Amino acid sequence: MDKRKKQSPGIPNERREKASRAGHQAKRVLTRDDILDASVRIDPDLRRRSELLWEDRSRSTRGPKPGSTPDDVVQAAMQIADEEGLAAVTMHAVATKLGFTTMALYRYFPNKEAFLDAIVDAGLGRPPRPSQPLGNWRDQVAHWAHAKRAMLCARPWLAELPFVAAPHGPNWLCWLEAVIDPLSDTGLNAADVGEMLSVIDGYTRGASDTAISLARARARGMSDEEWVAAVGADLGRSIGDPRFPKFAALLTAPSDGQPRTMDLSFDFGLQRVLDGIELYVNKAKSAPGVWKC
Amino acid sequence: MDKRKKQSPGIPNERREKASRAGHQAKRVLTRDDILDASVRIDPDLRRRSELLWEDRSRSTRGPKPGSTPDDVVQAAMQIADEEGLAAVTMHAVATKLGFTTMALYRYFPNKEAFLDAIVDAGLGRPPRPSQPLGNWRDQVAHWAHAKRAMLCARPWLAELPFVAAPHGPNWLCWLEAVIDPLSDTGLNAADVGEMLSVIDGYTRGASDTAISLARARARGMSDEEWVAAVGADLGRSIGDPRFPKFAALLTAPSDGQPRTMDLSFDFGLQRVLDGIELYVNKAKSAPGVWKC
DNA sequence: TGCTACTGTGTATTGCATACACCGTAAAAA
DNA sequence: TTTTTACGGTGTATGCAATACACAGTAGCA
Repeated sequence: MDKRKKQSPGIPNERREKASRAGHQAKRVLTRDDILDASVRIDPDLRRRSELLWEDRSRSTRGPKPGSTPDDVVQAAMQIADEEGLAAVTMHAVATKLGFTTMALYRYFPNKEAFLDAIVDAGLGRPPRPSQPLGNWRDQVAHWAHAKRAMLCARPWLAELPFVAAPHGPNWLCWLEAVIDPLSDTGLNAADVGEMLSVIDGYTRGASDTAISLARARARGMSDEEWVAAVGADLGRSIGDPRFPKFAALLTAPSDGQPRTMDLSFDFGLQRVLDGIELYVNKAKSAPGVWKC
Repeated sequence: MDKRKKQSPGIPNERREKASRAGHQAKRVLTRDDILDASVRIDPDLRRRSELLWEDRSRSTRGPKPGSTPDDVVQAAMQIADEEGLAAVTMHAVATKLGFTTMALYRYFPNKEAFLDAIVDAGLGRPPRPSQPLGNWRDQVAHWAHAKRAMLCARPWLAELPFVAAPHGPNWLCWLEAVIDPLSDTGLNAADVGEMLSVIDGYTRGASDTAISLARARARGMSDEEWVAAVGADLGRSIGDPRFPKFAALLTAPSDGQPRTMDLSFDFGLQRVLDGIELYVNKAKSAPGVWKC
């Protein structure tokens, strides 16, 4: 089903042929056509999932009108996930919420996997615009990182799915798009901006895990104290265990001043990462010819 | 079942009482007893899972000897996960591999959740000792980060489960333990070592996602080219899409020199993060009184 | 006025986790 | 030794989730 071939929008065939004719000699620039050429190799199932995320699902005119849009269905699923966790998102539960039978959902998504793809992308949402313009690239990147972390904590069920598994939907790209601008303001070249993108994104995702864990516990009705006790109980097993002398020492070390909160801790780490990036930026500026540091 | 109360090993009750008597006045130091006190609040189910990871499961002498050890069972499950993915790890599959009926497994683990806890911790394994002693803390930390990433890629099914969900087992702690030593060599105080620990661990986990995704694809029999095509197809949709001008520009920018491999890219980012940490270390050394940078 | 693509229904199948009742075993208690 | 009893493992049954398949109603289009 759904066999209407979509022509690459806005890109005439002529250019495609030209790119092919150019051959491999000077192919330094990736084009949309390269990607389309490669896409024939993709597992049809995966390609289908990707298409479902990106295609505009314009109805064909025949037959009765659908009772909902795919987006309605996804919204219903997200609401269930928010309220009762990802495990509660069964085809039956979503269908019931919409007043459908279970099988009706398969008119909207071919299987649950594709459905989840859509739920995840919707869950990512769009990065917020900063309320007032932030001056330098550093503050902007930091703002982005905090926003992404907040988003992950707001929907902790996102972390129950592997993040980088293909396919990536539009919102996933939106988040990346939003941080490129400030990163470009550093004056780095494209390749380095790409590297910094993955540094920031990597840190943000990885360093959000603890907060996500707490958020998930909250969503499951656990109190903060209970979560702290549960995590602390595991970590505390290091105390007195000969396998973990250093960790135990760290855990029991007297703290000067009050302990940093989780949010401050994230920001502290973020500042270190930004320091590292800034250092590179300055080096690159002062010695523009020298790469591969 | 399993009601034998384990006394905190090696810590006499006397000390526990003393700690209680000390009251809250000067409680800057976390003790094992604090943690034990808090642990009564934990959801019994969670506590049970944690205990199963940490307890030494000494058999009581009665009845027939078990045909396997819990470790055997976990090993069998890991082998299935390695060969056929996490989804193939069903109670039935594991039992069959061991020559048991499905229900026999429930003599080893009360439910699949607890079983998975054990599988994950076993999957993490132990951090490798560096073959030759590495000089400075920087190289040691870098070595650790690469090792952790390699571990995650070797068992990509680990990433199919939420990482930070309680409970944490011994191997999880082992990985942390291993990086504290080099971090302590920086001369930072305990609190800051803790911060740096989460910076490094956060970056390592988050920035490994792409490689994990590739590893998972490989495990599913996908060729590298196919994976690149699949990911590239999604990213390539940015080209010509007005929502992603900067990302598209990044993607299609001419690259000087050959593109960095994924491994080099991870290391490049790691060096930035280490730069940031080093900067802080130097600052802290030169101005030992000034915190909260 | 049908034709036909398309929407939603109802039923059946399959695979999985797991509750429960049961049997034999071997160390502990008598 | 004999008896007791906790424990290892079996077999059957239940409930839930995803989903295949056949069917019924609907509404543009020829």
